[in-house]
Amino acid sequence: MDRRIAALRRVLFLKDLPDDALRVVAAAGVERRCERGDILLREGEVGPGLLVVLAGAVKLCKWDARGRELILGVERAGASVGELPLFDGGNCPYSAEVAEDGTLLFSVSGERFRALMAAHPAIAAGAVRALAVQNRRLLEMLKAQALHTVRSRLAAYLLAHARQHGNAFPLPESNAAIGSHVGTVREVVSRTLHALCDAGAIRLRGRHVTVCDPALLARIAARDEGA
Amino acid sequence: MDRRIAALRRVLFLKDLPDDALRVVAAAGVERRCERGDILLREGEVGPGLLVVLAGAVKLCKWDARGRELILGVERAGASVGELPLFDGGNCPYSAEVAEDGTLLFSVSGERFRALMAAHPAIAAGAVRALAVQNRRLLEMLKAQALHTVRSRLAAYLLAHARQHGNAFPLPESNAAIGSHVGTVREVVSRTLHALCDAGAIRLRGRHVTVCDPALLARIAARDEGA
DNA sequence: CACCCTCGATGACTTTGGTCACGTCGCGCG
DNA sequence: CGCGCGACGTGACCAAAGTCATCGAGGGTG
Repeated sequence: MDRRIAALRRVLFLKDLPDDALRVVAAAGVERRCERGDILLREGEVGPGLLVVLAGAVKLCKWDARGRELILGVERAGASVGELPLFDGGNCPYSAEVAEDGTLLFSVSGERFRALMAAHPAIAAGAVRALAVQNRRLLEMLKAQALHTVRSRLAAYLLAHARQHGNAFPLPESNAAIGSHVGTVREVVSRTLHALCDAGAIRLRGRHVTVCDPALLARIAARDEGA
Repeated sequence: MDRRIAALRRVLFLKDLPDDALRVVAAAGVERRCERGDILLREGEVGPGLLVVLAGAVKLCKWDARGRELILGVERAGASVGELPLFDGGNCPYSAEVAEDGTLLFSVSGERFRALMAAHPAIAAGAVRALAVQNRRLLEMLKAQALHTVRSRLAAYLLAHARQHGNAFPLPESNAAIGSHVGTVREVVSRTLHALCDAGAIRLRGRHVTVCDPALLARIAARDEGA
């Protein structure tokens, strides 16, 4: 129960709720343990209500007709999943798949959540901020997809990771997964990593990356031309 | 003044305001006439407050380092422009440029708008819906950019236009502008239009398009393979 | 009318990225 | 140990799309 409340307090559109209201939410839902590969949402279907990740990870993605995958994000403890239907009543705009064994979810039905939202205007205020942030993220991704090369997007991916984990780190995912993130396929990730290496922006030893020229990497990520 | 109120009533996050509040907003801002090419927002700068289009058209876009343009949307009478900064306090996520001579805008300062939002919870509720809708649009655009070909995106563009204007229409923009919409350049638009023609999905006479096989066009827009 | 300017079409070429096919390595397991 | 499986790397190839250069058709203007 405490874990639930702690997680809810990290959800952008719930964190401003008073304690007692949070406790009501925490009591209104159920927990659920899932295994890697479980499908939580399927694009186009009606939403299952509010889903909050208590532990583990959930991958949000879209698939094209031939099975190629685009990862929109990976949500971990304290994030909500697929909340859009709660706010506008539409269907799920993307699919969600459990990414780690033993992932723990907390879920509240759509009706209950809507009642709660009616009772607490703070939720709407928080939702506005949360949606605005998501909007910005999507705009950046869209720009990158439409106007940047794979090379540039991969550089941005590495930079983002370096910002969190320092300039030396092992690649956190398989090449195939990285490909889904940056919008390409596994072979091209492999090649492009080596190209960044040749360009002198990073060093590679096996799966271990060292960003040796962050400025160069940033330049590759931002614009596209020279070097 | 009446025109202002009529326009405000069409803005997704203001339409639910009571009459008197709307009248306060209408009185709180100023009008402004602009010419084609005027820049209203510049990506990364601080927002100018609430902007509502009263007449004419405004283009929302991003530019890459080499000047290539990605059009995110075109807003006409009754739409607001660049409202994201109002909701999360950040900077403009994209640029906005006046697309027609004699475009008429109504603007309210950010402070005034924020005060209004604090006084009227209906605004937040409406904003949630408006942002959710935008979110969905962006997700679709992102999917199309990442997973669809130019051919497919152009087919979708034509279909969308056909849905509004019937199966026969003149192309509404220059090839360059269409290119910015679907994420490519003028030459490729030209070629791909002719390719769709060869495939039998549309007929072309000059700039006049007739969708002669909507089902085929839809298939091209949705998946990508055969035909 | 002559001049420019914009826009569209189109051919030739290059680059980028996706696809296919294979070989390798590491690892878990029967 | 030997086998299969999954992940990586890589070369060869191909397709999609961007670039460059050129031409021609309006359309407005001095």
